[in-house]
Formats: sequence, structure tokens, C-alpha cells
Amino acid sequence: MGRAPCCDKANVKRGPWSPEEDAKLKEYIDKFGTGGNWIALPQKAGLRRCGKSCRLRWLNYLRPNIKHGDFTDNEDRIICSLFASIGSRWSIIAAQLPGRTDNDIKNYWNTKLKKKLIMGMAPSSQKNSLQSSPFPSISVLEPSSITSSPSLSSTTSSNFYTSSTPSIRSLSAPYETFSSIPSSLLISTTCSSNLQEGGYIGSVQTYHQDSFLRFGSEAPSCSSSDGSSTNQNYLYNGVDENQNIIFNNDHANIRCADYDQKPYGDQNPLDYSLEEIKQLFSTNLCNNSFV
DNA sequence: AAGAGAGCCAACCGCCGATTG
DNA sequence: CCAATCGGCGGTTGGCTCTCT
Repeated sequence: MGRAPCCDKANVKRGPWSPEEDAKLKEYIDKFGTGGNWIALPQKAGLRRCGKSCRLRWLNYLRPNIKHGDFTDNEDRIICSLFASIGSRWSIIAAQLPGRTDNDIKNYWNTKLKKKLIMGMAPSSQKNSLQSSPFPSISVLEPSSITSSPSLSSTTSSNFYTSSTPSIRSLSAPYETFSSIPSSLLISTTCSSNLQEGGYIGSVQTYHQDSFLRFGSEAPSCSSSDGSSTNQNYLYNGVDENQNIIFNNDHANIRCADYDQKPYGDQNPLDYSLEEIKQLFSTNLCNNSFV
């Protein structure tokens, strides 16, 4: 037997919201907040709506800073990579895309992105990679591509997949292999580095069961307001503003944390070499020898 | 121009886990 | 400890719009 309905369906309005209802709901929440009780909210706000309907309307449409409209290539990449690693956990995926709702992402995936992938139509800059593999691969840029541009995000926002740029090398990233690693072990991972080449590696995000494993800092800051930047900044934070891991010389200082247990921003950055990152995404990962 | 089909997306449904009394 | 309640989530649906024939 299912649970009782949350409201009297006979006495609540259903279907699309009118501008007047939107205004009422928004005005009420702006003034009083949700009060932690969606069920009681519609009555207080003077709405003949189910509390769940109010909640959905607020979260998916009325809430401030909601982003509507086309998804960017970068957002495509994040969705693809997270879907490959955790599946249809839309709320978790949405949490990585500020301004996007789980419903939006779900709709976008079901109506567009899935077809893009099936048809081999990756985000425009990454077609080559996805035509050969359902999983994104990691690209590594040579140091010159990092330091030569004041706007890191504009030059590297498309580096999650193989690129046709000659200076970019790609690494295969079989995301499903992460599931074999106990997330608790990953927190204390340490690596040394001997690599002589520099580079830049795409953002790395994955999950282990309910735990979110992430590399990089939560609020990376690698550029000053005038657009200038330094390698030192990159090294310190480990990632750029797009959560991409920065490699320079033979090191990348990145954070690695269990999202559910401790914010990754609280973890000390650890040194990883390019080789070690490669191993992260290759067979060593499957064998747990990374830890 | 009109009908059919496809695409899109807001909203609903029902289940699950957490919380509360 | 247990049942009731609620918030949150993912899957699904229905209706509107767009495109094609």
C-alpha cells in the first residue's frame, strides 16, 4: 500500500502555473521563506496548489539565479562525464551546474544530449573522442597553452575530451572503474612525482556509491581581476575556475576528498604527477593500486 | 495550408529515506 | 521502537510548439 496523498487532490489546482500564482508564491517566499513546510505553504500563501507543486515550481522556475536556455559545451561535458560515472543522479549532477535544476538537466539529457551521444555528436569541440568511445577522455595541454592566455577558461573549457589540437594529448577515462575504489581510502591518497613534462588536465569528477569524490578546490581562484594569472596560483589551487586540474612542470597539487564526509576544500592539496593521473584513469585504478 | 509526427519541457506521480512525536 | 509525515528524487506524462510532408 502506498502512502497517503500529500494533499486533497480534489481541491487543488493542477496544470500550468499562471503568472498570478507565480507572483503569489514568489512574494510569499521572498517575505517569509518556505518555513520548512511546503505542505502548509500554499494555504498560507493563498494558493490552491499542492505543497509539492509549489516546491517544484519554486525550485525549477521561480528561485533566484535559475539559468534557462541553451547548455554550454562545458555543461554538456560535465553532464556526460557525471552521467557516465553515476548514472541518472540528476540532483547530484545539477549540484555541479550552478543555476541548473535537476529537472532541466534530466529533460536536456533525455531530449538532446542522449541523442547527441548516440549519434556521435559530442559537444562541438570534442566530436572525435565520443565517436570512438562512450566515455569522455582526458586531454592534457602543454604548458604553453596555460600560460599564454590570460583567460584560462576560454582556452581550456573544452579539454575534457580529445581535441584535434596537435599540442593536446588525450587519456582514456573509463569512469565506471571508479566504483571499485573505496571512497574512504581515497581521502588519504598521497603520491610523489617525477614527471618532467608540464600540462593541463581536464576536470575530474566521479562518485563512489553515495560519496562524491572530487579533485580540485571548491572555489578555485587562479586569475586576478585584470585577467592576469600565475602558475603559482594554479599550483596552489590545483584547478582553474572550471574545476580543471592544472599540471605544471612535474606536479599538480590537487585536493582529493570524500564529499559526504569532508569538504574537499578542507583537504590538504596533494602532489600528483601526470603519470599518476594517467594511472588514475587506466588499469591501475581498476586494481586499486592507486591508493 | 493543413494534418501528422516529432520534439520539448513543465508538471505530476509515486517511491524512498529522514525526521518527528 | 514504530507509525505518520514530509522533503526530495527520478521516472513519466500530457500538452504545446515546431517541423516535415
